[in-house]
Amino acid sequence: MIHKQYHHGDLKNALIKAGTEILSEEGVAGLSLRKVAARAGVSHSAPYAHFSDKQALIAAISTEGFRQLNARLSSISDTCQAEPARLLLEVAFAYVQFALDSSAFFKLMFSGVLEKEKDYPDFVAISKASFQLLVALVQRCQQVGLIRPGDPDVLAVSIWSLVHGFTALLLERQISSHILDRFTIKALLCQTLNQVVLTEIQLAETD
Amino acid sequence: MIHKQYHHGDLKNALIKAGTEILSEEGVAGLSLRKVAARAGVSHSAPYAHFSDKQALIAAISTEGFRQLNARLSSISDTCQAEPARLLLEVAFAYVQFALDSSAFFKLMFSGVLEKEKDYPDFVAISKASFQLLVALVQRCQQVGLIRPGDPDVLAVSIWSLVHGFTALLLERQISSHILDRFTIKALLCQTLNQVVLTEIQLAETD
DNA sequence: TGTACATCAGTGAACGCGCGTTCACTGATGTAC
DNA sequence: TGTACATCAGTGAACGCGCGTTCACTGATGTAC
Repeated sequence: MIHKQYHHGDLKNALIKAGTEILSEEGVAGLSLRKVAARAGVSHSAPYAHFSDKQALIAAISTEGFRQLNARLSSISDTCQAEPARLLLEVAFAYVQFALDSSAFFKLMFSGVLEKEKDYPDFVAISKASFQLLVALVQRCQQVGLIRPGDPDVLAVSIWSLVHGFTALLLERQISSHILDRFTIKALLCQTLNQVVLTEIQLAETD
Repeated sequence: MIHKQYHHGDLKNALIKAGTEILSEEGVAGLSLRKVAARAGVSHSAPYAHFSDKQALIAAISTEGFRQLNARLSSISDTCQAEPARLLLEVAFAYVQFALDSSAFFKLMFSGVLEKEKDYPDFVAISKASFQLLVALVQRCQQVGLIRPGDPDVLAVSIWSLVHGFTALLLERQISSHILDRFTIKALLCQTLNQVVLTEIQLAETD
């Protein structure tokens, strides 16, 4: 497959990959169909064989973003054998880290660029899966008395709000440097999580 | 001032006003210098007499957004004589309401559309003022034992994160309708705030 | 195995569009004398 | 009060740009016989 072929073979995935690269290099504003096609080494009208329009490609890229986020979060859920308190902190921190090092992805996923989400079932499914991952974590925390009893869905919304808001404010540089100078991001996140938790989460020495 | 004049008189403010109107009707994506100029009844190059470029106009519109947000929040702080618990809920709810009924404003202010915020001192000042408003509220809550002791700046970050995250998720329709069907937004917000508070906030019957 | 043909996944020219910005200009205003 | 003139805040033509999308096309592939 070294020489150029007329038929690409897996252009659809190649376009998604090219799109995520452009996204991370130039941000949402730089993401155009024509650039994506060029990056995939294909004419600017080729994408229309695989995506009905630009929104459809954006939906696919957003979906890929959720896939990556979910992968990070569940790899921590799986490998981290620690007690739920630690797990909660680590999962939340992974969320923040994802937003920081894939910020264009994060903005694409959570800034309403995708207009009719309902039209893209893969997107809906994977973003629901993210939430379910959190609900499971909340339940585990409730079992050990870390989080107060109550509807896990509602509690998951609260915790997600907390972590998502912290992340969004951080990303938009709304948290004043006066505060960021005094604490590491992980320490701030830990203090923030301690607001909602029944027994205090301690930072590890390595944090 | 009925007939058209060559010199507008207050074009700068007229442009900001036209900009906020276009923003609310067509969203961030529809906000172009040319449309703003047309709406203000002026040629498309006239804005350059008042703003060095598009970013400068966006900065002015964002600043106006913060002005409106601050006005709403502080009018509640001022008129609401209730106890701090109630005040906290009402201020948070006003934040959510602002985001819902001025969603384009909210997105403009908090979605990184403005690129070099540091270049716009008015913008920096007013967004700091927003935060100070919240810090003062936190201190008042601490005085009556509603919020645990600790650095008010850090606690304000936590609470802002919580409310901002809830708002952002709501705005981006990330909170599943299954949950929204069962609770009003205010009830959900109240439950969320109760996570961070030492004595439970009650919804009023009228809520 | 060889051939005819339908199907699929590409190409590249063309469309019309709106955009930000610049520039030479001009009409209105205010000030100095 | 009248006039000359500098300054200011507009105008409108023009620039080049990249965009999403369409369309007639063509090269490659696979299948039926």
